Amino acid sequence: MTEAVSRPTLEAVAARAGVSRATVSRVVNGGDGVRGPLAARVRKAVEELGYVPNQAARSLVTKRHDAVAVVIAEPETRVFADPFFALQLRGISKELTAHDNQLVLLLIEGRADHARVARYLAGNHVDGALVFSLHLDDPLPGLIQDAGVPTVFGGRPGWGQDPRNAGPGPARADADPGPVYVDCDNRGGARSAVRHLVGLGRRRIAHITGALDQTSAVDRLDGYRDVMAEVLGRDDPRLVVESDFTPGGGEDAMRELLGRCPDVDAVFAANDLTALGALRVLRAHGRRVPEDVAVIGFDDMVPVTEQADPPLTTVRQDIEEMGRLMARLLLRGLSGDRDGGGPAAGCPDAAGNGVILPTTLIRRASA
Amino acid sequence: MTEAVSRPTLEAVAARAGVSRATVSRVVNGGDGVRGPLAARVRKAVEELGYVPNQAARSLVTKRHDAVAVVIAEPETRVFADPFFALQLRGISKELTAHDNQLVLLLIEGRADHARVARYLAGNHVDGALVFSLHLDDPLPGLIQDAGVPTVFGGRPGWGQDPRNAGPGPARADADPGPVYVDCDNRGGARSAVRHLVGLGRRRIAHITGALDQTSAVDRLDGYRDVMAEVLGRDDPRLVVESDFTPGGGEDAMRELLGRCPDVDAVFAANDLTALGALRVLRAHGRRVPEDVAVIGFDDMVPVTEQADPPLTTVRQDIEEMGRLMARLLLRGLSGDRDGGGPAAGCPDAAGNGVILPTTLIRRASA
DNA sequence: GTGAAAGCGCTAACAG
DNA sequence: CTGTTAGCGCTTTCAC
Repeated sequence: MTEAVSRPTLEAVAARAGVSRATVSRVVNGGDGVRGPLAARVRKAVEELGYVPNQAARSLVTKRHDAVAVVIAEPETRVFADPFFALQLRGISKELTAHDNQLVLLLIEGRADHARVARYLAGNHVDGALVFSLHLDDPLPGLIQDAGVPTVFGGRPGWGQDPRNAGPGPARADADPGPVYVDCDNRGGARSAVRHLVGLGRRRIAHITGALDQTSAVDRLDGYRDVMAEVLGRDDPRLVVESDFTPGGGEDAMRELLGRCPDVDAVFAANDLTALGALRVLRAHGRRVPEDVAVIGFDDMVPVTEQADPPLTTVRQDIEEMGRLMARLLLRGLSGDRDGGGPAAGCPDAAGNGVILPTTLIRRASA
Repeated sequence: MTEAVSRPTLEAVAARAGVSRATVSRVVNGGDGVRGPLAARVRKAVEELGYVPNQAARSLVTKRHDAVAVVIAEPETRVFADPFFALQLRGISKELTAHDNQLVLLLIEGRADHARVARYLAGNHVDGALVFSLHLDDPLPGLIQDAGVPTVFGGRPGWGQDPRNAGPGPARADADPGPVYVDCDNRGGARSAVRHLVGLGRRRIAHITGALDQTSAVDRLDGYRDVMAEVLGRDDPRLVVESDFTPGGGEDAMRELLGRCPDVDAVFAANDLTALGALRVLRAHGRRVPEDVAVIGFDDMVPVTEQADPPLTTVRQDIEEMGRLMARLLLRGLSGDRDGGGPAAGCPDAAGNGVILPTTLIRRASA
């Protein structure tokens, strides 16, 4: 743990190159309007001295930080049990890195952390924020609004005025643009899963929901209901069990389901982890998958789905791409900066202020 | 994505409270030596204006950033498949938060990223760094050394001069202290696992290693060999298969093992994920676990071990605590800052510059 | 094109 | 105890 060395300053580089600080600054920041040979001399001096600009000093004058906060508002352990979060981070990291931005990670573990995060965001330490895993009653959106930090949400926020989630619609450019977010087509994905089960000839199709205080869970439930109502013309409430996106929750739900409807012949689980729990209970009860009961998950966490027994049919969403897209949207908004118009304006695939990524059904053995 | 508002400055607070900037600064930074009523007036002004200090300006003069970089040098997908990384991050985050430090996440995906990270670290943007997942040939340690950033490593670095990993020994205070790191007792944990298998009456005990370019894998292998040599008086090389910490790798290794030694009666896998793969192959080959073959993992990733079939006996390490400890060590070193002495000096549980956390054998059904 | 000068918002001596 | 005074290292008008 060596002592931090004091780095050379602009001044030093200027002296060595025999120019003024201003010139060095210009060269370091792209070199516009500095003649070739001079610029070369400066670059040489920079090289020799190992000069690295002091970001604090720079930020002080530019008011930019080239840093983005990633806020993960998941007090529970769930985030840590499934790789969702890591994949999302990876996508974000790649995109930020490509634009020379830093990633400041803000984990919210408990109630008290909200204030801390809000303070940080308000402190003008970052140029923007990427926020995940919002629950319906989360105070964060309000705090962020107050802080006035440009923000992109991961997953449709619950308070947005546009509950449509199934496809692009004409966006009214004049209204309050509402929150900017990136999500996958939860509702459409759920529909395709249930339709697939229907196509398999299944009729008593159950749904194990996710945590219903999150829009992703609600949207998937809606998709399930869409198909049950439209295609089968019925929507038996006994076939829906509320759960929480965890394997344990999936087990409990599956047991409940087996009790309620012993003749269930298919299960659409709100995510892969839940499906895993269901699979285990089905096996314990001697039901064969998919012969007796077909099972479909959601997410396609490859290590989970491929290693499941039997390998899990699921609805895939490109999580890493979602992360990347969130970062891109934020960065674009930051550079655009015409504060009147919505920042996602001109963005392809945008439905209103949300960008909805498509999902794909991945067929494996379980359905 | 609202426009960032321009925040009030110290100046503004000073004016409103009718004092000088210096006084406000004092109050904001702990309020030492400011009389009660005055301080109260300042605090009121701060409150009313919603003043938040500008960290950039502060850093510029204090040369502190209250920020720590977390570098994850795992180009592969492995980190994202197991929750190890997330747990570690959580521990770090908690500790940093408690000390009002920010966490800057630096993910290394490819070769080019090393330079970027090195530049960032050298740029004096953070007070210290926490570095993970080092492989033997990693250029990072050198780069970090050059950057002169106080650093604590997660896992014993390969080039450290103290390969002992099995317990505390007298540390020589005068020599080059070497890298500071936190690790679990990989070797001791491996020993306890193998001893447990021996105690079960098993004799043909195999080991599926981790990626041997990481010290954790090497240390676990050493622990295995210790017991095989000491207790059983032999060390059959055919019983050791090199693998890579992944479930897929575990499957391949188990197949290989079954081919080499069909009469194997126990497997100690380098981690839980590997054990999972082994379990699957054993089942496919009709071997009962634990009756025919006992299986032990390492890590105790609860979602993995408890959901395994059968539930996995394993060696538990407290990953979150490791993260927390790394952060604590770094922060302590930063505040101590007597640059001669080793920064971990005076730290309990320290063997040399490494802190080794104990492991526990968790008995479940698989062994 | 290039340099000189004026701060960005804050802390840390140093006076008073 | 409190205020005054210098900068921290950089960017950015503004002259030249």
